Amino acid sequence: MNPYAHIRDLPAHAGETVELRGWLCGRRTSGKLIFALVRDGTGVCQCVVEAKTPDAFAVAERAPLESSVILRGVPRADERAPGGIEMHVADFTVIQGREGYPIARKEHGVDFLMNHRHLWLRSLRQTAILRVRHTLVAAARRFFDERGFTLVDTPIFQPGAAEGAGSLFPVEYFGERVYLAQTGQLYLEAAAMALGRVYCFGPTFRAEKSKTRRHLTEFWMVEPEIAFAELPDLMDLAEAFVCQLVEAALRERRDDLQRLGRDLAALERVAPPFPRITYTEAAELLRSDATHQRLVVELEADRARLTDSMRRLAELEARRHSETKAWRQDKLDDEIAALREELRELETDLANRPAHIESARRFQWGDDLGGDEETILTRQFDRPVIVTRYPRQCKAFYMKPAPDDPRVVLNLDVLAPEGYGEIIGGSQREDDLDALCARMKEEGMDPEPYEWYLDLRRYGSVPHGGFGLGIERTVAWICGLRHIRETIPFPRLIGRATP
RNA sequence: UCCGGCGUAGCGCAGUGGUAGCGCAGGUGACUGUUAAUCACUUGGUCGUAGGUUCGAAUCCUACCGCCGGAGCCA
Repeated sequence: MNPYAHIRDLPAHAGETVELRGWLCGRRTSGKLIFALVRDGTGVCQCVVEAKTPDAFAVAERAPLESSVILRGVPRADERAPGGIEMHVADFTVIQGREGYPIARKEHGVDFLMNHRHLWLRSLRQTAILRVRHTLVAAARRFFDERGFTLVDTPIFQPGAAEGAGSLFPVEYFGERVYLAQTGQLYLEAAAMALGRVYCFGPTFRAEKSKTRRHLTEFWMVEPEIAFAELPDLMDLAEAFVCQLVEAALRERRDDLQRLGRDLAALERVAPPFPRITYTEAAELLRSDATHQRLVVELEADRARLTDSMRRLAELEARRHSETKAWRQDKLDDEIAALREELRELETDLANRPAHIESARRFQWGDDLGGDEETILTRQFDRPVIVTRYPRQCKAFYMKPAPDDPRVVLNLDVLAPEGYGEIIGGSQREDDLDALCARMKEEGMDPEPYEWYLDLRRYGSVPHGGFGLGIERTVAWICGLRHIRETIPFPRLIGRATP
C-alpha cells in the first residue's frame, strides 16, 4: 500500500486520513490557526493547523519556508481554500529546512533570479513553463513516431561547420580541434538514406555574441529528414507539426497556459492552412506603399500611447507625492513601477521603429530577412506564416536551387506570429554531386572534411530534405513569454553559464 | 564591437550638492478563516570600485567593473 497521496489526487481522498510529502511554500498565521501552503510537484494545497493539536502547531509555526515536510491529516472540500480543498492537519513533520530561503514572494530582479535559477525553478510560473516544455517535447516525438520516423541520435562533437564558422564553440579533442554541434542535419541525411524517415532531437550550440531575448548559446532542436521529400512535402509536414504542438499544449496544459496569462484565443487560431509566401513576395510586401503607410500609422498610434502613458505616470507620481496613507502609497508605488517598466519597453520599441520602417522600405531583393523584417511580416497574419525560396547567397551551401529560378533555393522558414520570429528553418537538399561540389567551391569550402557527405550523392542519391524546429522559441511563443531564458531549465546565454 | 539604461540594507526601490530612507523578507508580540492576511514594535548600510571637483558628494566629472535591453549576427 502506498500511504502517500499527491495533492492533485486529494479530491478523491476527501474525508480520509492521508499523508502528504512536499515543501512548505507559504504560511499565514492568525492567532490559533496556521494556514500552511504545501506544494509537492502536482499542486499546491492549503493545510490548516489548529492550536488544539499543539505538537503540530508548534512545528508548523517554526518551520522555515521551503522546508521539506510530511503531513498527516484529512482533506476536506472548503470554498474558502484556494483550489477548493484543504488539509486539516493532525501531524506536521519537518524533514529538513533552515531559515534564509532567498526567494520571497515579492518581485525580484532578473540577475538575482538567474543566480538562483536552481531555486527559482520551484515557483508556480517556472513549473508551469517546464510542464509546457515537457508537453511540447513529448508531442514532437509522438508526431514523428506516429508517422514512421526513426529517432537517430547525431554526434555533439563534430569536425567542422555546417553553417557559418564564426558561431562554433571549439573544443580540444585529444589534441585535435572539434566543435560542438550546431545541427545534426548532415548526419541525419546519411541516416535518411538508410532509414527513409528519420529525426534527431538534441542540444545544439551557437557561439554568436547575440544578447537579446531570442538567443541562447545552448538550445534544443528537433530535426526531421526525409528521403524522397521535396519542398511542398516539407511545407505540409511543418504545418501539421506546428499545429500538433499547439493542439497538445492547448489540450494538456490549458491550466498552465492560463496561469502564465497566455491569450488562448490567439493559439486557437493556429490551424491549417498557414499563409505561404515566397521571399520575393515578402520583399515586395515589405517595400510596398501600403505596408509603409500602415507602419507609419501604427507608429503614430504607439507614440500617442507613449505620451498618454507618460501623462498617466506624472499623474500617479503627483498622487503618490500627496498621499499620506502608507498602504495607498505602497499600492501607487506598485502601479508606478509597472507603468515605468511598460514605458521603458515602449520607448525602446519606439526608438527602434523608425529604423525598422526605413529598412523595410529600402529592403533590397537579396537582403536576408532580419528580426525587424520578420516582425513586420508576421504582424500581417494571425497564424504562423511559411516563407520559401530565399536568395541562395543568404543560405547554406547544401540547399538545392530552384530548377525554375537558380537565384533562389528550395528552402522554407516558418515564422511564428506575435513577433516571436523564426521557429523552423529547413530546405530541400542539393542531391547532385557536381552541383554540390560547385557550390562548395563557390563558398571557398575545403571539400576534404565533407567527403563522407559527398558519398551520399555518389551512392544512391535521391531528392530529400528536412527542417529544424527550435524548442525554446516554440516554448516562448506558445507560453507567450517575453524572454527565452525562462523556456529552458538552466539557460546558457552569452555571459552566463551558471548555475 | 557599437548604442542606451541601471548599480543605494538579504530582495525590490525612492532619494539631483547639506543628518541614509520606504516596502518586503528576518526578529518580537497580538489575532480561530487567512488568500501577497492585517496591526504594533524591531534588527539590518564600505550608496559597484578607484580617482577627481567641492567647505561638504549616493547626488557633479573621469576611468574601470558588473548587470539589463537593443543593433550587428543568428534559430
